[in-house]
Amino acid sequence: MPELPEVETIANLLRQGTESQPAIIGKKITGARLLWERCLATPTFPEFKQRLIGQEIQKIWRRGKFLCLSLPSDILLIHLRMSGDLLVELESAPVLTHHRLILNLEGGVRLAFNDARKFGRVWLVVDPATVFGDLGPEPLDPSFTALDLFHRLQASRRQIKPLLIDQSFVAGVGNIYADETLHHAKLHPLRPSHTLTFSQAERLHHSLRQVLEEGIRRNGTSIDWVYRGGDFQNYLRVYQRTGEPCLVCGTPIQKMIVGQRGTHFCPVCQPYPVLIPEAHRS
DNA sequence: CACGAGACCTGTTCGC
DNA sequence: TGCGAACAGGTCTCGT
Repeated sequence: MPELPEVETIANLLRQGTESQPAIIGKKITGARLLWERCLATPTFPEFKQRLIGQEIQKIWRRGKFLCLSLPSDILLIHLRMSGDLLVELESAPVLTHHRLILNLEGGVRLAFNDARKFGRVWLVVDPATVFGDLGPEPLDPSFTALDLFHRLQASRRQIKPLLIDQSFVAGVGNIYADETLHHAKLHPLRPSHTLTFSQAERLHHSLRQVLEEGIRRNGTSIDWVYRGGDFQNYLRVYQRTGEPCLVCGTPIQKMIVGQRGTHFCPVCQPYPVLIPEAHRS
C-alpha cells in the first residue's frame, strides 16, 4: 500500500496523535508480543524484546517507505509493504485478526503492526544504513535538484516508469504516485530515461514534488479495504481510472502492464515521442 | 546491466 | 448465487 505520502501521514499521526489516540513520542516500551514470527526480520524475538523494553520513543521519522522510530540505543524500522498499517490502541482493545506485532507502551496504550498480506517487515538495528541499502535520494529534500534528476536519468537507458519506482533511483515512489507523476509531467511511461531533455527532467522533478506534496496534504490515498483516512483517491488523474476521460483532454485513460505493474496513462497527453536513433543524428 | 518471471501472502473483485 | 481467476499501494531472488 503505502508509498511516501501514506508513510509520512502515518508518521505524522504517531507524532501528533489524534482526538482518539495519544501521541506516542516520549513513551517507554513496556512489552512486546509477536503474533507472526516472520514479520520480525532482525534480531531474534528474545533479543528484540530484551533490547526494546525500557527504551523510550524519542523521534519518529521516515526514509523512503521506511517508518523509523529512534530509541536511545537502537532504531526500530518498519516497512509496511503492500498492506501494513500501524495503529495506536488501548491495551484493553481486542487483538485484531491481522495484528502481527504489538508493542505495549506506558499509559495503557499499545502500538500494533497490522498487516493482512504478511509482506511487511520490522527491524531493530543500531545502524539503519544496513537496512536501507542503496536507497536513492529523498524526492522532497531540498538537496535533490532537477539537475540531479537529469544526471540520474541520463545514467540509465531504462523505461521511465520502472525507473521511478526503483527505490535506488529515488526513494518512496510507488505505483500510484509514479503514474500520477508521469501524467502530470506529460511523459509516456515507456520513454527511455536517457532521452529526456533537461527541460523535461525539470518538469518531471516539479511534477514529482507536486504530486507527492498533494498526496501528503490529503493524508495519502485510501483504496481497497484498507482505510487510512486519506482522500487523495478522490483526486487521482489516471491511477485506476481506466476507460474514464482524462481530466485534461477527455481521452479515455488506458492501462497497460509495464514491468509487471499496472500502468495508467493518457495516450494523448502522454504521447510516445518519435525518437531519432542516436547513430542517425547529425 | 536490464528485463521478466516467480515467490512471498491474503482479501476483494471480476467474469462466466 | 457460486466458483475460480485475476488483481492489489512492494521487494527480493533467480535466470536469460
